Amino acid sequence: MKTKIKQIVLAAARCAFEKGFLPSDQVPDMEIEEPKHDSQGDFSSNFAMVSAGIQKMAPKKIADILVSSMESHDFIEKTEVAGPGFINFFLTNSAWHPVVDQILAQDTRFGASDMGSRQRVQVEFVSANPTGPLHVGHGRGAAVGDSVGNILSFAGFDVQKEYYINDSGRQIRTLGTSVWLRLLEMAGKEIVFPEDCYKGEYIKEFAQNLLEIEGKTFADTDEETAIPVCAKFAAGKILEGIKTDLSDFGVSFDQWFSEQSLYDSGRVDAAIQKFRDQGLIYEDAGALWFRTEDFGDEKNRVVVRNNGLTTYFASDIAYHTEKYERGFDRVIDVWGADHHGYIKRIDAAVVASGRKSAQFSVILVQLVNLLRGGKPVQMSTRAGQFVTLKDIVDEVGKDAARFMFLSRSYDSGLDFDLELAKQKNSDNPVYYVQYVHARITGILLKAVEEGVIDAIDFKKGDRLDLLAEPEELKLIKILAGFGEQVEKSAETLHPHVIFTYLMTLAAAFHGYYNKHKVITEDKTLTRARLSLVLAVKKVIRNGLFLLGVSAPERM
RNA sequence: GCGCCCGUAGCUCAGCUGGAUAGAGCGCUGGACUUCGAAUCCAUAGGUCGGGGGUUCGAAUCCCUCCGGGCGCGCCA
Repeated sequence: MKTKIKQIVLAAARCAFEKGFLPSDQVPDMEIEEPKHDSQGDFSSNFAMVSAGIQKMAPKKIADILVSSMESHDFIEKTEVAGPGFINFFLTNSAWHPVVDQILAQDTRFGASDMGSRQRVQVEFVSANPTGPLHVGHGRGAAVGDSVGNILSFAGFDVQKEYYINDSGRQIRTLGTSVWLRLLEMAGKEIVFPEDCYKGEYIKEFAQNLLEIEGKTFADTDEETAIPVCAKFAAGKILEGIKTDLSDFGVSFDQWFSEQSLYDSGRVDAAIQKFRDQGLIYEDAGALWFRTEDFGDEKNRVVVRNNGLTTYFASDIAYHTEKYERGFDRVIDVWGADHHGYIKRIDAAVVASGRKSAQFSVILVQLVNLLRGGKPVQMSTRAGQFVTLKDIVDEVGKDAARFMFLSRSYDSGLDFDLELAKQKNSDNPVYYVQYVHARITGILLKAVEEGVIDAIDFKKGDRLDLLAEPEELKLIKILAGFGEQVEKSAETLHPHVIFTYLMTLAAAFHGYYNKHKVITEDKTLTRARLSLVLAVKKVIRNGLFLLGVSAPERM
């Protein structure tokens, strides 16, 4: 619809120029936008204002000329010049009605777009170390990453969701040590439990399990043999738990990628060697450094320490160059905000490997502030006391948790109140939106019962021309805008755009519902309205799907 | 000190690739269920868009600066 309006404006401008009313045929960047107020029409163009400089005329005058040069169209009720020089378009009701048919016909694909033109995009998210269960922060990252993936996919990108398993390095070793010490403790030996070891109860469980599996003599194994065994066992168990928790949270991955595999396949060494040959990695004070400064970082970064051990950065370089070799046009990493200092160095590695900076983006998710009834929940990772993602899903449910995580822009910190997320009332936005879906299902069921329609789902509207109430037109206009919101959400990588849209649509529906009865004595009108509410139901479902939230038929 | 994010109604936040009269939820006050699901709706009140400069026909939106809050600045991960 917007493109149609744009063409009309452009045609009018050309026509006015040819007739000599406008001195220039230059066309600046102009926009067709939707005004905030109904009195300003359905669409407006700022052509006159942005052309004022080129045409050397007052915006209002240009607007008047354009309006008088415009051909009439049957779907345009009237055009007006208003404010500083806006041209406002008022559409006829019948211009909007076909939207309902489109929704019913396109069904689960309504709102989908081909803006991505099947470009291959990888979204990597969560990627928590398998050293403990996922916590609230991971939950937000998981919700964001999964949803961004869904949205990009819906917008026509070829998306792969990936989890990077940090199953190598010192943390894993520490995990092994932690389990080993607990195991020795259980075997009755004197131990000193170091400050930097993992203190959670789950560590003791693993020690217990291992003792049962390996037998009591395992406690006599020498440390160098035992710790890797403990580490592998614990990491495997934890990863299993992470997979389960994510699955219960409605998050699935296309691939689980092991950091260790990069070492095993020699990719880390190969990457270091390659950049060394290019002079991008050099030696200093016994360590190997990557010239990230050349790419805008504050200082160069170590990839191999003087003790011969690689840093995290080394495998990250190998990993990120490998991603593009797999054929992705674009790579998106979802990180916690506390990692923002790493963006430049990874970006440096990406650019150094011959990719464009635009092919790499990082979504930084700000921290979650967990509350219960308005009061902060005390958490301490060190002491092993924290609320896990599983705790949250168990307590408030998957849908409420995901909706809450996606309700705000990830650029802002998020207050997550467990009490609020649990409430089944209007304080809790998830039910507000889901209620629309359930309510409409109820209406459709009743209509079937009364024999007005054959089934609660159908592909074609009936007598849409009867939809003439202002609330009905408003609903249709909101429905028509879904695709645009999907594209905006995909462009900005911001899922909360969909959240906001759903809240707007839900509010419009509830308002309509309370003012007008769908099922009335007038069967024809009833069928028209049923077509409309079914369209609303489908769009609500499509939107919720993008956020990974279910659309219940009953609540 | 440097970097990233944030500052909009009493509270939590949308709006930020510049547009007309800055929105929503909660909370406050008062209303609406013999009628399709009241997990809903309607009405009223509430604002120097942190302060100050600048760019522009036009700034919550862009630039500079200051203030306030969160996070990060290792040959840790």
